[in-house]
Amino acid sequence: MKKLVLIDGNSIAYRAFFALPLLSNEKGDYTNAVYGFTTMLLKVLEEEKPTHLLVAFDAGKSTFRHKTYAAYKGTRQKTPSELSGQIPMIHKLLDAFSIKRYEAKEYEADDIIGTQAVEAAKKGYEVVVITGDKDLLQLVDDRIEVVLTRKGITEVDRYNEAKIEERYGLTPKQIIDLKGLMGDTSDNIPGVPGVGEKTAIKLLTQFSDVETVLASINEVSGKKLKERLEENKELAILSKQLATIMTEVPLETALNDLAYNGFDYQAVKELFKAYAFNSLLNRIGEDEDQQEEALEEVAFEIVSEIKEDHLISPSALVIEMLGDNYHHADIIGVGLANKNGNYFIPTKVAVESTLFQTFMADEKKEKYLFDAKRAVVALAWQDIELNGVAFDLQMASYLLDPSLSSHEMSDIASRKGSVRVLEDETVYGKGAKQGIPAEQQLAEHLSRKAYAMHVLKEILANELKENEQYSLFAELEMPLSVILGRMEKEGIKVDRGQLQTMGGDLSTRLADLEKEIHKEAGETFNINSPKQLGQVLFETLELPPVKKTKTGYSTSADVLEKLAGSHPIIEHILLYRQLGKLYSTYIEGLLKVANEETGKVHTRFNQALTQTGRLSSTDPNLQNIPIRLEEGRKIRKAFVPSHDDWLMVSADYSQIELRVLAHISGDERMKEAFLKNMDIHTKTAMDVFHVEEDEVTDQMRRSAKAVNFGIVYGISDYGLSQNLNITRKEAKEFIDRYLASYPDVKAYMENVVKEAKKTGYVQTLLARRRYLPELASSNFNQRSFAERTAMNTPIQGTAADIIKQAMVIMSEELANSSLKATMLLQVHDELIFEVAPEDEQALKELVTNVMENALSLDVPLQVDVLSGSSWYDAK
DNA sequence: TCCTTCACGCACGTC
DNA sequence: GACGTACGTGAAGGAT
Repeated sequence: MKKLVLIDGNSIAYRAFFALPLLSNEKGDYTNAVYGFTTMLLKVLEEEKPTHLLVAFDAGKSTFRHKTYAAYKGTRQKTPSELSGQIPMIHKLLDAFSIKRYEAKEYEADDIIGTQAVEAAKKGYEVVVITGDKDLLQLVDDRIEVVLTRKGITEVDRYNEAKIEERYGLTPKQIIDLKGLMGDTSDNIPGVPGVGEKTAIKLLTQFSDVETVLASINEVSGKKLKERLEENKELAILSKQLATIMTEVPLETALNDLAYNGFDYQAVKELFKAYAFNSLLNRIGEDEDQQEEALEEVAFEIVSEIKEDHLISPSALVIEMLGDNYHHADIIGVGLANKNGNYFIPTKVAVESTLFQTFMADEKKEKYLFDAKRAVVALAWQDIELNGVAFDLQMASYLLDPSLSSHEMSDIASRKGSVRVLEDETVYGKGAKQGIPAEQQLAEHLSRKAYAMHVLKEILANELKENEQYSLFAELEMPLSVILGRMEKEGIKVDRGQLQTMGGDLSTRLADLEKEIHKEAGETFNINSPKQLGQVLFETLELPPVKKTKTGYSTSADVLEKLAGSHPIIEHILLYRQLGKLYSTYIEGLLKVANEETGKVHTRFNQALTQTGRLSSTDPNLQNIPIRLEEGRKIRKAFVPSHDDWLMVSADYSQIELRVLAHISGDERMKEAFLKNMDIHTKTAMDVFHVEEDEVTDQMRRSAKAVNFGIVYGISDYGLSQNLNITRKEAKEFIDRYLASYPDVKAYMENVVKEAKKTGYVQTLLARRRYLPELASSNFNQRSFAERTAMNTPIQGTAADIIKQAMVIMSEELANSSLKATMLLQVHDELIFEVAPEDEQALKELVTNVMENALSLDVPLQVDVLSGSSWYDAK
């Protein structure tokens, strides 16, 4: 017998929250509702032994009931933030248990439960509904039971038809009529004033339902009651309507999807540890036997010759390689899964097959991959084109929740409860011991990954749609990944000779400085060792320590700057550090990774890493090439066009984050600055210090700039005080003055935090999300950090959205033009190109146009474009 | 026992 | 605030 258990998520969480004291884990997150919910869940799993399981949540916001009656739930108190922060944690918990959860816009959890219950009952399931809400009693019939929490969460009452009859003297359907007459204060359903439970039951026993009662008012006993019914006919009908659970919600999940097949032991254990539910660890049993349990069988075939039948659309593909630098890594095998079967194709068989190559290049043959860019670039190095990537699992996982530390297949598989997949580390080992396993094992692993991809693709695609993130995924990030892949493969030329010359110069200067410093210290020591340097400065030379780190004295630049003047050695150390950084990170670092033959460096952009939606760049990191100090800026002279006579072009957004802030906050004064194209820092100084433009001093502008900087990066009053070298109190006052000058910015900041506490996440203009469970933390630092993040992420993230959008459009425009120009790099608010001299002007016009119009805001976007014979000269 | 590898903290480059 | 890299350091791991 199939048995479906439906849990009213919000209701149970709410009960648990109020039934238990405010527990929290060591991080300071409140966990009492999560804990209570978990104990209830474990109890349900043990006692009910469901074959199918669903937890329904309210989607928040407004439902179809609000359309009928605006005041619906109007008296309900706002969910306490200590509870709302726990809802995402409960979501995570359910994911770890591989239990389906669902929420639908416009509908309440009740309606989702009602719909599923009725459908399942019709199909012969035994159905149990678990809730704290008596409303749901109306669903009871011979196949549906409702379990109501009575006190706390462990004491419950189980209602079938007989029990309802016994308790109310009514049939389950009459529960709706009961509500219609007596109303419900907690949902602000009015009912008939003056009619309570007793009267309502009496009326219903006599007349069966609201309609009959109203049609037979004459027969009702009691003059006052008659009057009340007469006056409130419409209210009674409306109340009944509101109390009726909708059983025809258009659900996107089929009953089959709700099958519960047990949970992933590791995932649950990890989560229990994170939530500090040590006492519950025992309740989920010993891990040994379960963990050792064999993976479910996935049949596969090792392909020795590729045939047409292997290559159908859609197919899931795994292009496996060891080591993370896909510019150099060898492909060790190919996994393939589609309707016809699961396959392992040895690399040689794949890359040498024309059939395979044609299939890979065919735009119309849909492919699902995990980290598509990795495959695209690796194959490009083998001169194999990969087109038609229809789904990137890693990208989907990242967009759904960027905070998950790992977007590895095995983790996604265990989180989403599909076919289990081994961790790559388990199969290949790591570090020095990493290697390729026996073919059979490799074949099994890759086929399994490919097979799992189909299942996971469906799940994640649905989640993206539920979150309204599908277009972000399909129209922005997916196309961008291909573009980034091309940029990485193309690479950027560095002039190795120039680097070597600069390096030679630096190393002599470093050697001289080293001698000088040793002389001043009176001993030789390793200047690069903070430990040794600390001893020399604060013990041998007895300079006053300014700051400590966990391990000893701090010798950071801002500490040394405070000591400057007290000893000549300080200045030399600062210079040594500066030059040393240039030499080892940039000169040697770049020379190490530049291709011997072409002189090009090929970075890798990580598109699925940052919490804000920015890219990051590694191996080498080309997003932190020096510019601030002239000495370092010279490094940019080594970045040159890859063709003779071509030019480097740099196009950067001016103040994009502050423009985004002006747009989303709608602050008129701030918008004015951009509409009138004023210097934003001067304008800020004018507004904050209440002075005219010509009265703004350098110091005022500097302070204003620091605050703007702080707003953009979400720093704290502490951070600002460090930047401006003022006290924390002064910094706080300064921020307050700033916010007073820009009231709508202040309102936005408050609002975004409030909203995030409610929903558990913040989002950007293009629906990129970031969950912030720490908003409910009792730990001040944690909570403050989350609050600043809530304010800052939509700003920085939207800026990231905009430049990504610009890149996608730019790439199309370039492809459709005959311009001899290549997009090479993205540095957060800047795009770097190389261009043939005859197309320089055209490119500049095009890129300005594309970037400024990538997304339309209430303030103009401004782009500065510059060109020159090297990146340095594009200034 | 020695040598290599690894994880971690510190410092500093960019936006 | 977010990133990535280089370096030094002490501990763990592996070979001898």
